This record gives sequence, C-alpha cells and structure tokens, in this order.
Amino acid sequence: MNLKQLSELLDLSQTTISRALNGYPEVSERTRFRVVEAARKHGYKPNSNARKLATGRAGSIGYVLPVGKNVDLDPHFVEFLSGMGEHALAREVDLSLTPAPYERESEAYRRIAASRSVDGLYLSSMRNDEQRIALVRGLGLPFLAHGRALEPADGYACVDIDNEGAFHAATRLLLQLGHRRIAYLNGDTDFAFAVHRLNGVTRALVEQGLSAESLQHHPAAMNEENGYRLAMALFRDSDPATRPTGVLGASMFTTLGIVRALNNLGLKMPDDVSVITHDDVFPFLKPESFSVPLTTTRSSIRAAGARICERLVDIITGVETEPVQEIWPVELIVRASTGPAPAERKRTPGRAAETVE
Amino acid sequence: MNLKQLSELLDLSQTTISRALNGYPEVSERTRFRVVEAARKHGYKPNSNARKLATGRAGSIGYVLPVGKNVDLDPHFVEFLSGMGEHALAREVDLSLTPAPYERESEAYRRIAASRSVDGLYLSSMRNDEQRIALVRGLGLPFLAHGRALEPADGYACVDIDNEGAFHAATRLLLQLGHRRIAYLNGDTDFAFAVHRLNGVTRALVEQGLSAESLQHHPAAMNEENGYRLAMALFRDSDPATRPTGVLGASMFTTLGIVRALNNLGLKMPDDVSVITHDDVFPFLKPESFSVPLTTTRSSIRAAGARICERLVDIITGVETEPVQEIWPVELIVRASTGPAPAERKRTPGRAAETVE
DNA sequence: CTGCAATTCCAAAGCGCTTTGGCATGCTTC
DNA sequence: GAAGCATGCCAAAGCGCTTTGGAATTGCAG
Repeated sequence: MNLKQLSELLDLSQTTISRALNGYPEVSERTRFRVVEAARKHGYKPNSNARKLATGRAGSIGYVLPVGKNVDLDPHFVEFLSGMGEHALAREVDLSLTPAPYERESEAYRRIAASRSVDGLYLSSMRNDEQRIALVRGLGLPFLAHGRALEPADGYACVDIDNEGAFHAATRLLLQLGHRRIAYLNGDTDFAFAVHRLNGVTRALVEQGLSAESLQHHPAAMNEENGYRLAMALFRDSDPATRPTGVLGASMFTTLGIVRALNNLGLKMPDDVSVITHDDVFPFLKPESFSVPLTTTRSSIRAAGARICERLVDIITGVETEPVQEIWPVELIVRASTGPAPAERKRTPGRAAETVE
Repeated sequence: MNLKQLSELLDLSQTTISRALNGYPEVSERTRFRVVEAARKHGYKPNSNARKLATGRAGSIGYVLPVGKNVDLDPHFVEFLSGMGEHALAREVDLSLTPAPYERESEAYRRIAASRSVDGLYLSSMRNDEQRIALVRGLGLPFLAHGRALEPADGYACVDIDNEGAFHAATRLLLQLGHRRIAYLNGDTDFAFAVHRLNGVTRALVEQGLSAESLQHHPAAMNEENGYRLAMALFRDSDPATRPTGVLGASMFTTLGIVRALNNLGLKMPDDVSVITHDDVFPFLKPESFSVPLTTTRSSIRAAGARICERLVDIITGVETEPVQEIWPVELIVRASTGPAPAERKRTPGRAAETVE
C-alpha cells in the first residue's frame, strides 16, 4: 500500500493525504480523521526511503563502528547503546552503524557525508590529537562528541565527564588517608580521557607536595588481563616498605584483574592496599560485587548515551546552535576498598636487604 | 556534486555514468575510466537515499534493539557486533538498530517492514515460544535467527550453537569425575538456549542413572550478582555431604559471582567444588583470568556475528534459498576448575546434626 | 556496397514521497 | 453586490538515482 493507492482509495490527492498524516494545518479535521483511519486500517506507512529522498532527512543517527580482528569494542558500549536507544525511541530515529577499520576511518566518514545516509554523527573514543573533528565539520555533518579531544580543545559540541576532577578527587582521598605511594593503572594514553585522568592524579599529588614522578603510572588496554599483569608486576617481589599502598584502576575490568593479583599475593584490601576504580555503571558487574566492595568514581554511561542522543537530535533539528561543551561531574563513592595507609614500619637496613631477594 | 552535475561535466548521460560506476558491461572501458576518475576527483558518491528509492534495496541490515529502563543488553552483544561489522564491511552494508520496548516490539517490526528501511533482519535472544518468526515471515522480510526457538522448531534460517550438546558434555565430564550432586545456575528459561542447555544437563544425568530432579537448577538473569546470590544460597549453611560438588554456570558473569561466593565461604576449586561455565569468548574477561582457570564450554559469539551477517546477505541477495538451520559444535575446554569429586566422607548422624546449625 | 549484429550511448520513465503555487469555495466586510 | 480573505483541496514539480527501450555508431561478413 503506497500513497498513490491510498489516495485513489479515498478519492483524495496525494498532497492531502501526506499533509493529513504529517499534521499540516491545511486540512480539515474531518478529512484528517478519515485519512488517519484509512491509513491505520490498511497498514499504510510511508516508504522511508522515498521520504528521506524527498525531505533530505535520513531519520537516523550514525556511528562509525571500529572493526578489525584485533579491535575490541568496549563492553560498556552496550550500556551506551541502551541509553541512546531510549531516547532514539522517543525521538523516532534509528541508529546506523557503519563498520570501518581504523586505517580507513576517514573514508567511512566521507562516504557517510556524501551519501547523506544519516542526519548526524556521534564520535566517541576521542583521541588526544583528534582528526575527526575537523574532518566531520569540513564535511558539513552535524555531530556531537562523546568525550573531548586534547586538540582541538573547544569549538565543538560534546558531552564528557569530568575525568580530571574525578581522578583528582580519588587521588586526594588516598592522600588524605595517608597514602604516599600511589599507582595508577590507566587506559591507553592515546585517548584523551586517559590523559585527563592522569592530569587529575598528578595535580592531586603535586598539591600535596609530592612529585608527579612519584606516581607509578601504567597505561594499557582496560581489561582483566592487563589489570592482573600490571598489578602482579607492581606487588610481586616488592618491598612492603616501598611498594604502592594505593592503586587507582581505570575500569571495572582492569580492577577485576588488580583484585585477582592482590588475592593471589595474599594482600588485603584495604589493610595492605587501598583501591579506587572508575565505574561506568555496568549492570553485569557492580562495584558492590567484589569480595571487598570497591570505592569508585561513578558516572553512568547509559545516561550519557541518552543525553547524547537528545542533544544530537537538537543539533540536527537546529534547536541547539552553539557548540556547548557539557561536562558532567563525577561522584566519588566510598566503599570498603579504601582505608588508612598501612603504618610505616621502621625500615632497617637489615629488613630491606631481607626483602630484596 | 550529484549525478546530473557530473554528467554535465563529462558531457555524458546520467545513464552512462550510473552504469560506468556500477560496473555494467554496456559501457566502454575508456569511458568507464574517465567516469571513475572524475567521480573520484570530485568526490562524487551517489546519494544513498535516492539509490535506495530507485533500487528498492536499503543496503542495510536491521535489528530491533530492546530498550527500557530495566532492560540490560548483554555485554556479549559488543562482540557479536564486532563480528557482524567485519563482514558488513566486506559486503558494504550498514547495521541499522531500531530501538523498541519489549511490549511494542511487533510494532517496530511492522514499521520496519512497511517503510522498507532495511533489506533483512536478524533476530536474537530467541524465546521458547517465538512470535517474531511468524510475524517477520508474514511481513515478507528476509531474516536470520541467532539461536533457535523451541516453537516453531524449524522452517526458518538460523545460526545456533549446540547448547544441548555443550552442556551434555560438560555434565558428563562432571559425572565421569565422580560428581553426583550437581547444580546449574542457568539463564532465564524464557529463552530457548537456556532450555536447550537444561535438556543437555538432564540428559547426561539420566544417562548416568540419576533422576532429573537431582539437579539443583536455578535460572536467573546472567550477571555477577545473581551468580553470587544463588551460589551463596547453595553453599552457605549446607551440609558438605549433601551440597553440590559440581556447578555449571551459564555465563562468565554468573561464574564471576559463583567464584566470589566460593572464595567467600572458603571453598576451593576444584577440591571442594568443580565449576564449568559457558564462555562466549569475551576479550575483557577470559576463563584463564580466574584465580583458578575455568573449565569452559566455548563458542565465539564474534564468529557467530560474522557468519550471521554473511548468511543474511546471502539470503537477501537470493544466494541462499533454503532455510538452513546451522548448528555449531561447542568445544569443551578443560582447565583447572574441574577435578575429581571430593571423597564421600562417612556421614554419621552426629556429623549431620553438627553441620545443621 | 549492403545488411546485420554488436557496441556504446541516451532520453525518459519510474521509485514514493514532500512541497510549491494555485484554484475553488464559502464567509465576512463595506 | 463587489472586494477581500480564510479555508480546504489539488496538480505538478521536484528529490537523485536506476533501468527500460531505443537510437546511433561501428565492425564485419557477404
């Protein structure tokens, strides 16, 4: 059933039907009722491709999905999608994923722009030196970034969380609890969020009078394996008097590995080591669900997804005109994995020699 | 730059340009070369909506994304998407996600069908009594199911893993190791995969001469929290002589909870309890990444995603005509979490009374 | 040189919708 | 009763592509 058939059936012009269904005022309520009823009864739905062609609007939001044998999408992406989906539903837009390998990413953006297959894009996993912002802007596509690049730092719309502030607060908590030897198992510092977080940590250290170099900083992909490996390297064979007493984890998966390492080595939270981790709010693995409930910096990535969808639609429809950088505060939630730094045992030369095997 | 402009530029008809770019034979190689070069140089890409309208093909694969405040997408979905993406890239199709709340799912399918916005659909999370198969078939949309419904059992194309066989093998292993009291922390039995798995478990039990009722079966959503809660209920305060010695977990997240409960209660794998879990291959959390490496039934959900994309495109393009039910075998990989059942200690009335507090 | 089949290209007709510009009709206003 | 104005509807022109049904041109055998 298409528009023409319906118009013949009702003995009305296609114009009138279209207007009746799209809520234009130039049609009497009586006629509109007739049309709407008939459309419902015969299951008429406008062909979306024809509508897109005629209006120039695609009715969908695009995302370039990084793919490749060695590319792992972050599991939090499902939560982000859930959030987007909720709003996309309300605004009646679809989400369109265009797969592209990292090396041919820009080609994908160009193709999307040239083919006008989406109305707007969202970008995520912002890198330090982000090429995509200039690219997408140059292509004339409305976009919204999840996260901020270091360069360019402004002039584009984004939603981000206050990573710097979050890790500053987390580090300060450790410092207030007396910890002086702190390690941070960060995400890959090619990404801006990891740099922001690192800045937060070092700022807190410096404010306390410690040197930035005192931080044991280990960036890596945020999975269990790396968390375990790095934590083992940090604590195995190390002198109790020099090893870190406070550890910051970049994600719940990293921290899963940290906790395994600590268990493995017989170290207790929070007596031997205090741990704080970032939590994107992942219903399958909660910070309460650890042998020792974890102190976390928390920000719902699902909420971010919903907000990004909302703003992106606003940008597309012209409701939002200025490029706003929206930065969300992050909560610091104290649970049982943090506590006072272990008392500094007097370190005698003898003891030190003993522990260095 | 659109077709008309390009045709004027090259002083050729739109027809010829279109044919040259789409690889039709009715155009000389010389002309084709000219056209391709000019298109590249001027960045001409056909408007995807116009093309879709003209051809009737959407160039994308659809999925109805379940959304809702209380709906959690399975994190393995990112791996599935990665797999689809790899093939979608090769076949030059996009993935289109249409969000819909569970209650209004069928409406979403109808809208997709009526608006012709995608060429085909894939269905996942098949339920026991699956309504969507008849619905989507009735709508005339090509589709492919990930998983199988119990009803209808056949007559539609699907890719599934041998859940029944996998859990049969896992259970048989436990039985061979001498375990007689087995618990299964299953997924929600509204879903067909959970029923298939349960069937595998009970079949193995029955083959061994045990009753199906001897199984301690606890279905629930597959997350850490439920794994922990159910395992705690299973082992806390229970008589060592009657509590399960073998536990089957439905997912890595469930088992994360099971392991936490066992640690909590001071029970050791595999000495006190043997554990086998299903592993969809999730790079952020591997079965080797447990304090005791887990014995698993393994099947890559990423590979399934790739295969589903491949077959769905074949179905859409008419390469695949018969509805094939493709069932993948599942590996049983033995690691350290399984071992012989603990020796049955003579159970005296006194001891029994002792343990029941 | 003619006739016939490839070869190579084109004009025009869609695909199914939205939207512009205009035409009746009926109702007010002076 | 003419002029002015909403109101409610329509015909037709796009949107940018694909594809049908020719029409020119060329090549080659007869």
